[in-house]
Amino acid sequence: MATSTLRKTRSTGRPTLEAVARLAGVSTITASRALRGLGSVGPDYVQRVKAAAAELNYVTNPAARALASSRSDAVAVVIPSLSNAVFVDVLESIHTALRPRGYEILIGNSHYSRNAEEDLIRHYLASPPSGLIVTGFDRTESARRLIDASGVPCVHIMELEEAEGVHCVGFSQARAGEAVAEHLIARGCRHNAFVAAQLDSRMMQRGEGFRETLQRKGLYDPDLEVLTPSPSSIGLGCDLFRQLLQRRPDVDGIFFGNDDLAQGALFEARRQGIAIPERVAIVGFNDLAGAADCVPRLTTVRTPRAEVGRIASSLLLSMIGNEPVASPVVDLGFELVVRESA
Amino acid sequence: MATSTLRKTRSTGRPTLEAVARLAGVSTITASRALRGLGSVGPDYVQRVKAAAAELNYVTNPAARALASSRSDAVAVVIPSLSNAVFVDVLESIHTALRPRGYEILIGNSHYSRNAEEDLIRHYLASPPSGLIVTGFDRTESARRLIDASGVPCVHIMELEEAEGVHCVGFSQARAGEAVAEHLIARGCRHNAFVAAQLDSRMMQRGEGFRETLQRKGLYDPDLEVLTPSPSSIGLGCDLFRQLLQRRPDVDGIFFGNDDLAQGALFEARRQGIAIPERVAIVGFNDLAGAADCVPRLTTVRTPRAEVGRIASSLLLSMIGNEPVASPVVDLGFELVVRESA
DNA sequence: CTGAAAGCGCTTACAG
DNA sequence: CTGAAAGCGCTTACAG
Repeated sequence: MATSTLRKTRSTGRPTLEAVARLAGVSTITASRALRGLGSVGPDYVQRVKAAAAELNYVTNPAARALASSRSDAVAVVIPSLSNAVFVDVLESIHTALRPRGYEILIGNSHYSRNAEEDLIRHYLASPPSGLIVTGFDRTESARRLIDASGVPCVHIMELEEAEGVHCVGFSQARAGEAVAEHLIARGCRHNAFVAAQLDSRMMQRGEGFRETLQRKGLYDPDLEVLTPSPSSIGLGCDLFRQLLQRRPDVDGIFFGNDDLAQGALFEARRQGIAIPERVAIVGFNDLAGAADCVPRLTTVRTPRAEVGRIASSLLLSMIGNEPVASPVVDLGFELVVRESA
Repeated sequence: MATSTLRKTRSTGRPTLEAVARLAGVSTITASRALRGLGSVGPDYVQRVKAAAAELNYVTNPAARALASSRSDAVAVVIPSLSNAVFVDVLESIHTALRPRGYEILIGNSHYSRNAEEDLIRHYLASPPSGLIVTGFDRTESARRLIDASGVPCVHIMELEEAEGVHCVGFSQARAGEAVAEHLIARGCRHNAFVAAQLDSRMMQRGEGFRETLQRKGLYDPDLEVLTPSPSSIGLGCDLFRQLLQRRPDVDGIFFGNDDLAQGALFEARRQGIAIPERVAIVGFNDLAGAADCVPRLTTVRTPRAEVGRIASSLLLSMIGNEPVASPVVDLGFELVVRESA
């Protein structure tokens, strides 16, 4: 009665599809199809297989599935930062849209580095995910080629670009910058500064829109552009604001490329007794948490993070499913939220 | 001369280990070992194999490797939130510690849900990662069992707990709460409130430490505990502060379980002309970005997020490598940072 | 609708 | 130090 364990097994001990099939009295292929809900299986069989799987506590081995089918149910999302709440918001809504559909979300953080992003993309593409979501268009040529060559459906987020075969959902960063300039000018500000950190491509596009509008109105002063590659932060906003006002006491309007910079400026202004918006009007960007509650309440540009994630996900789903896509570029717009600071 | 493609292939087209081995003139096993740096391969072979791999642009198929070896080079990290900068900081330092060692970091966000966490853990354990990092100890019994049964090395972060076979790195949330109470009392505050949101177990532990210290000094007033399960935010801090002061104008010290709550209170105080810390002393928790720059600068408890990530990673590495572990529980402490608000 | 065979691309366990 | 065989646990492509 001794069970003879003849062959040394490398098995993990967890139940396999074969065990499920045996218990259900069907072939493994049928079990596989039943579990995947392929339809071409008799309903009674589906019942039996599912019951067997439940009883054995069966879980598909993703590695085996990936190897056999050369596809995975993962969607890789590459963003430049997790410290920037903007991308956390986008991630959350992608998660909400894709998890219920059975996709696993792989989060890749490039830390605003083109090389790191290329490595991440190469890594993800090593076992091709079902889909790919990447941030913007500023990447290495190799990364671009990797994506193209992979054939993996890919949608670009946060920026817009019209190009053959490119799918994107976001809004025009440049036009947002223009809107801020127009608001400041309409308020009567004559000496408008642009203060930016990180200097990623989206930040620069906002700056361009801002600058071009000022130029058109004959109000552009290059000396009023304060750019630093340091990561954006509240503390940095304090410093930059102090330095700018010291150097150019005549400045009466400032567009901060990020809300945290603007909030720092608000704190520093308070500390120095500088009246906002009376002496200097301040506009932020993104409408992050706190913008509506600070003192004075921050005028800023609300960006559609959640919508970007949601729409990008459904666009990707269509592409994965080879369904027709209404439009390869989706402009979600933005909204200038005028509160107290400008 | 026509190449006869006899068998229909399902191949992905990407180069395989076999191709590398052929080009290098060795067996696939030797190529595998050379690429993995197993040592038991002649140096000349290693050279040849690596050159061949480079030439073919070979990348290991992770699914095949995982299937054959029944292990993966992934480390799964389960955190309760990405919106809370605390966990982003921890994640970053885990990333910094583990990526260079060749591990892929899988980020699981439980959204403060025990059931969601259990699902995540079950999912990750379906293809066992090399290691697991989970937040705290408040989880379902099933989740606990899954982890135990998996045999996957696991370290718990952010909280401490002495228990057989449990590895953790963090600090005592309760003692941090005690430290805040002692500071407030030493300042002369007699009516000390505890204001908390989210109400996860760590938040409650801080509250307990705070409460017990007040009780010991005969200063505890249960009416001064404001608890809400809503997610923590600056806006919520404004509301809670306003309501509390309306209901209990005698309150002269408040411990906010999170910096964002405290910052909201600072804004609201400013708006209502309430002097901080003269009329009410305010203490936050975590020392997040902005705490040092707001007005008045926030007194708070600095928590060792980066260190937690770093030490947890190295502990996990030791466990994965079956190396002896100095201590299964690592207390990294905390620091009360006294600034202007209390 | 169901299944036997072959294969996905690697690594383990044995030999030598 | 090197390799031939077998196997990891699924799914694809053919048949029926």
